[in-house]
Amino acid sequence: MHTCTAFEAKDHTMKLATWNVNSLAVRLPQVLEWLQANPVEVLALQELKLTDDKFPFDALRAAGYEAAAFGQKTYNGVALLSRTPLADVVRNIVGFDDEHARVIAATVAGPGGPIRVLNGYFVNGQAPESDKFAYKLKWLDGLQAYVRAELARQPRLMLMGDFNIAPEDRDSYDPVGLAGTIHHTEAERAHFRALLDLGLADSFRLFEQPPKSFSWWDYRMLGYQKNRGLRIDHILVSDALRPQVSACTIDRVPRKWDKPSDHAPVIVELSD
DNA sequence: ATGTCGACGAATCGTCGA
Repeated sequence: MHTCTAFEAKDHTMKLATWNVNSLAVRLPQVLEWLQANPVEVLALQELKLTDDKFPFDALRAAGYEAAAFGQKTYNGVALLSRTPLADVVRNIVGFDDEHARVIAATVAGPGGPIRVLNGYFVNGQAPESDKFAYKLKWLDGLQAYVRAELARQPRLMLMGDFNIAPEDRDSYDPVGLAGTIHHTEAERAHFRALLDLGLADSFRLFEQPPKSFSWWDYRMLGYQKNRGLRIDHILVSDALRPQVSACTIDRVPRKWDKPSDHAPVIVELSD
């Protein structure tokens, strides 16, 4: 397909990231500042809380990113930003009728071939006994079927976003006290493992990580200052991509800024 | 359980969702 030169080889690493920004209208300046310091090729955003007519396409284009948005008023909303073209953009979970804007997918160029990127804002679920929790489990069923079908179509796949699931005890600041509560239930964790069983790996756990690594901290009760957090933002990579994953980190820097999102970005690096 | 946010509607705070 192409000749290989030393110059070209330099381009063969790629970073992608996911960040729940908790209102893009509020956080756009922080997104732009973060991208300037972290010029990732692809950024998946969640909780835009705005409609597509209010999406800041121009400001992002000026920063070097094209965008595909799937927003809604007040709640939810996801987008993919990319330095290179986004192809085959699909909104929502194909085969699952959802009133919420929670999933957007696109294909991007990557090292060694195109990559299908799925960006999800998973249902929160509030509490195990609530109607919202029942919706969460149905939504996860729908997502699982969708990811299975997508993997069959494009084995080089990444699923990232705010999963609203702490997959294991070590992903919670208080696994005993919070056992069985939202983000920690066995039903949610079984769904997470079912996604892995499709042929996906939690890229963060492919590497040695500091203990008590979290991606979300409650605004209340000095959650961040006390590191009372959860690791609920994830980047899953398919078996076909896994050999190319060279790093995965959580960037806590923007969580320390004024008026931060309650979530921190998670970054994955792919190499040749 | 909640000391924080953010959006919204019809207020200048209450409510919802996270």
